Amino acid sequence: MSEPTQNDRLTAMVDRLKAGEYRMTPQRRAVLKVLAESRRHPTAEEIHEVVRADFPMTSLATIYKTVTLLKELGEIVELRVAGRCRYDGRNPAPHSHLFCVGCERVVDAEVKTVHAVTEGLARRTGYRIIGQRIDFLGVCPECQ
Amino acid sequence: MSEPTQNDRLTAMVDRLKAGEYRMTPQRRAVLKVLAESRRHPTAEEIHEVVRADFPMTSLATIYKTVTLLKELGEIVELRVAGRCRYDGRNPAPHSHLFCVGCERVVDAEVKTVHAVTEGLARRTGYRIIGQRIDFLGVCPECQ
DNA sequence: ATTGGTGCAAAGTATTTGCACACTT
DNA sequence: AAGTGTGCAAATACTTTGCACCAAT
Repeated sequence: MSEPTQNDRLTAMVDRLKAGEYRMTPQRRAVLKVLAESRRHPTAEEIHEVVRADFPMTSLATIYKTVTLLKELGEIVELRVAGRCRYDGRNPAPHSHLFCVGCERVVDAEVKTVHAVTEGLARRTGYRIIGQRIDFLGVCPECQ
Repeated sequence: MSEPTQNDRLTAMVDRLKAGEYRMTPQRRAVLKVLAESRRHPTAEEIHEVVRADFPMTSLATIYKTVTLLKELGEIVELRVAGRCRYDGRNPAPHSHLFCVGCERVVDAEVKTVHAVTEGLARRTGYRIIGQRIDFLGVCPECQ
């Protein structure tokens, strides 16, 4: 059970914002909740729809402002898939994704060698590696 | 010397278009040339500027139409960096990139284990893997 | 002669920003 | 009370598309 639960993530993000001089509004909390819970790597639009169920007045601009903030704080990861941004708030640590060109769903991919690869690359190139984006494109079993 | 030369790439792309029912216009050839030769992973805008040196009438729309075509044919790879698309025509085989957050340049990264990682992932998940995007973010030696 | 390619301009998308007001602290 | 966050609308940035004309085959 080393993986953090959804609730841990929500709490972590809330605490992180409170630690800064950031305010906790109902809309913002709702966005955090979606990001902490969703396994779908939702787009801004998708987050908006879910949040709207509870807070119908919420604007898309607010979603964007919130994800931009969380991105800067390193609490969520942005990935671009098929021309749009998707957000991963469940696991802010670097990891890789598996994207199905059929259903367009994104799931996390376990690649144990990422760390080793990054280290080797840094050694060979002299770059200071600060992040990686390792996404695989494929067709999931159901779509085949 | 197993790596293809720029000229090989240009010829390969030209041949590929001719093999289809595609026409070879001066503008199109100029775009192919930039893609075959540039190590900069140029944006559409950057390709446009270079092509314009020889063919000042060339429109940005033509650049986009050509890269879209080449992308569909699998002759070039599109990568999104910092919100814009860049194109890699020198090496259409899957490989990874190193992006410097300082100078925004992109270079190819040699990662020998990619194939092994992909294979393992396919075996474990049941996905048919048809592509990968392995990009590293870092600070190059000069920018550090 | 055909019909695909080009340039132009307009339309689309996705995301960001300015501003007045509301709400958290 | 102070000042951040919000919603709205406009702006921005990038890419795509429609159309009439041009040119490669």
